[in-house]
Amino acid sequence: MDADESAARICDIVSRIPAGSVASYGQIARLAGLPGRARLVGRVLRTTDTAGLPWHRVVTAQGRIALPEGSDARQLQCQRLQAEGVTVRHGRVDLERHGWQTQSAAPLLD
DNA sequence: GACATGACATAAC
DNA sequence: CGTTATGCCATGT
Repeated sequence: MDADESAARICDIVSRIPAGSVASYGQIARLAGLPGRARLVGRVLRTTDTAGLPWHRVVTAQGRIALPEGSDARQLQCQRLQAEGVTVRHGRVDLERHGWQTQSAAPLLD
């Protein structure tokens, strides 16, 4: 599979994250059928046009916001998350509470 | 083509 | 809470 297809699958998974939940980069990579390629997820979110995508529901495996402190994008992410009922404190969210619980641990594909 | 970098993860200490 | 090491790979220099 090429980079475009990978990006497409990643975007597909991100678009399926339910409001009020968050998913980690590695989790998204796994669900996209790309285990171990968490960095690719980050790269896609940085390059691809994220308009229309719930990119703000993507955080690190520790539930922390991956964007640099003080950046406007980070502020926007926190704002959007809290607007969905996700509690953000000190740039972190409680994964036990808001982590995206998928039924199957295996890739989520059509 | 070698090298550094990054919206990362996991493990070990 | 922290740091270090290792795996990962597309991009930019």
